[in-house]
Amino acid sequence: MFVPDGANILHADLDAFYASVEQRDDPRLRGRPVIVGGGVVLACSYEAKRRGVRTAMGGRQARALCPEAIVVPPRMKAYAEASKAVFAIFRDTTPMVEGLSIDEAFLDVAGLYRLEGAPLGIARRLRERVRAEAGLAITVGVARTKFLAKVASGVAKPDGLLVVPPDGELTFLHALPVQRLWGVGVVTAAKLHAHHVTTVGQVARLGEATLVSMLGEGQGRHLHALAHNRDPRPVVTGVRRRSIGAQRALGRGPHPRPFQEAVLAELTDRVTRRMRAANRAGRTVVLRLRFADFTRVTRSRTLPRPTAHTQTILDAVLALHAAAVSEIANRGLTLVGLAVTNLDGDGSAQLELPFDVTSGDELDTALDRVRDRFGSAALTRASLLGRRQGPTVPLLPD
DNA sequence: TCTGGGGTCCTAGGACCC
DNA sequence: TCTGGGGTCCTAGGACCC
Repeated sequence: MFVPDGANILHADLDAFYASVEQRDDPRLRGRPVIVGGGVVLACSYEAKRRGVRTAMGGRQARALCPEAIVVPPRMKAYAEASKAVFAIFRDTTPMVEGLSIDEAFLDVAGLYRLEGAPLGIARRLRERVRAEAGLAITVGVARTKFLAKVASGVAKPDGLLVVPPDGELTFLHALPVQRLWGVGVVTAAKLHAHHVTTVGQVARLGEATLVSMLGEGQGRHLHALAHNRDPRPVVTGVRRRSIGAQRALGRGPHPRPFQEAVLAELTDRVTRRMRAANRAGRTVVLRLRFADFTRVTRSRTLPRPTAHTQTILDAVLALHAAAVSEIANRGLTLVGLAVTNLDGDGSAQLELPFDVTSGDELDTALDRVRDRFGSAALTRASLLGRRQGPTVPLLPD
């Protein structure tokens, strides 16, 4: 039996990923608070979380909260390998896998009823396999939409499984605090709190116009949709990276200019190697700087054509740096970084939407549907192509 | 208390074009 | 002399995520 509008989307999220890999590989760490990373907490085990340690917390504060914690340096290679093994299990479960980061992914299992049964059973077996074959705990949320599946896994952590049935969506969602909404961080939460809005249910009762006036067009519409559990985005495979970058924290200065340039050269070398390994080239070079007061600044430059050539990109980086030197001088540089964006090769395939456009009104309707299905980022390109090409709206997938 | 290293997406203004 | 509307691309900044 196929249930087109059932809870068919899984969000699978490895628990305390880096720390779990460390505990898996070193039995002495099991059952004990583990912190990965020294200067700042990259990840911590649930034993450490119970003591108040959090990701991105300063190392000193973390050790004060949890003096008996074992601090280990990160082993990025081990995490990448563990991630590969887990993603192989995902893809063995269904071809419809959309990776979100090194430790989480969406899986669309709508097409598997005949062979594998209902999503609940699939999710249970997935959790068992990841534990048995990769030695890691994973939490799975199951729902009708991506957004709700992700919320469900967040609520079910750690080592949990939660299915939100289609007839229980709003009951589940509206009781949650606003911070659970995707895209609500500290700034947006503070704005909402200032209007005495603390739960998703209260957001849902506000109305779109009110939300737009509080948060702006984009955020307002986005939150209004999520609070009513409207998220029509499909699980998409083959999403390509849009930028490749590297950065390094320098600590408090002084950092002489030749040292800054040497660091930038090393970062450029790292980035361009990765670009060539991935067979990508990019056109826009972004220089990123951070200062002692934690303010940030970016400077960018777009080249005439895409490249992954180290010297070409380094020349651009150093030119941007040279132009910013006087600005840098008195602010206390604490971080330099670069990113290459505008990567080529995106969206070479086109996707026909199942409707025709023959008038301006129909085009507007079509664009709304594009926005609903693929997000507003797709809109610029869809708009252009729709106007140029007439009867249908071909869409470049992200 | 002090804040890493990777990313994504959105907004807004200006130059430029038709 | 004064002047519109619609569009692209680029740059910079900001919020957010893991």
